Amino acid sequence: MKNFSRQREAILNVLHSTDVHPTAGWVYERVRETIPNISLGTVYRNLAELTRSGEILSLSVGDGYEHFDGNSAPHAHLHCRICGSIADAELKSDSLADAARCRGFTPDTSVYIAYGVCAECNSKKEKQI
Amino acid sequence: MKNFSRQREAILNVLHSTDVHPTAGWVYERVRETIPNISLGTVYRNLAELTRSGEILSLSVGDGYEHFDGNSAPHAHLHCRICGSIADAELKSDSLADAARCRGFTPDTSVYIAYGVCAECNSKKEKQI
DNA sequence: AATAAAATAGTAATCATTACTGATTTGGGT
DNA sequence: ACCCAAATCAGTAATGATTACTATTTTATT
Repeated sequence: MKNFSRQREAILNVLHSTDVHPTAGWVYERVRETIPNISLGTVYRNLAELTRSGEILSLSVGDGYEHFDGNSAPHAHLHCRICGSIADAELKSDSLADAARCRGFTPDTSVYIAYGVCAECNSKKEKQI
Repeated sequence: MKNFSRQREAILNVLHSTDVHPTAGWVYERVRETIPNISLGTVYRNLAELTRSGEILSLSVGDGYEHFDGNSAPHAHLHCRICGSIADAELKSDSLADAARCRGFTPDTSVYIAYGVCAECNSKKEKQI
């Protein structure tokens, strides 16, 4: 711990203290309450860094913004096409269908993306060692 | 059927004849082989329309491009962080973990997004009727 | 053939995100 | 404490995928 700059710490705090899956701009505005002269570029850079390290999650729901989630544990996201909200839902029993129907949400489509390394790139990496 | 313009038909054909989950630009280049003077805006507009109607799927993996999928049936997408490929995987038994480990793919993160209408917006719609 | 509605080509504008630069901070070694 | 190198930062400029716009063309209906 404490490899974190004051700025990165504040950004992470904002993410951990909300469940709205904010955009970079939203995080920027919130962090400015604490660090008024923080740069938007700093917010973007740290969000990217935290995503790369797996500390946070980044998700695109198709509204033109990247959204971030301080909870990097596997769970489902319910995106409303009308109000644009993104709600969390548990992935009980690893079942997609169950998760989507959670809490009165009416799903019409769903997208599941796993991030990692494909078989081909895995074998290439082994050869390099 | 045949509410489709020649352009939209060609765009849909391109999507149905590949499994690379192309970007709008890639689709544009392919359709130009058939309709050389098609406009990039037409490609974007039709992709958006087809996505809205559920005919195709739109997914963002975080590489700065929107990707499209002619197969709108629920299935998993395996995105390689190294080569950027997006492979399809079946969702056997509705299990996320199984799908991600498919075919030598090594997952590190996953994102599941269900699109639809949330409980609150559902009740508002009912009141309008 | 006439008309209205929908879709298109081509181009201009948008704006979230990224890149860049010079200043500031941090941490380790002496 | 001091020095130095590596990271990180604030501020601003640039990028480029996507969207908006307009005049024209196509399509569907009568």
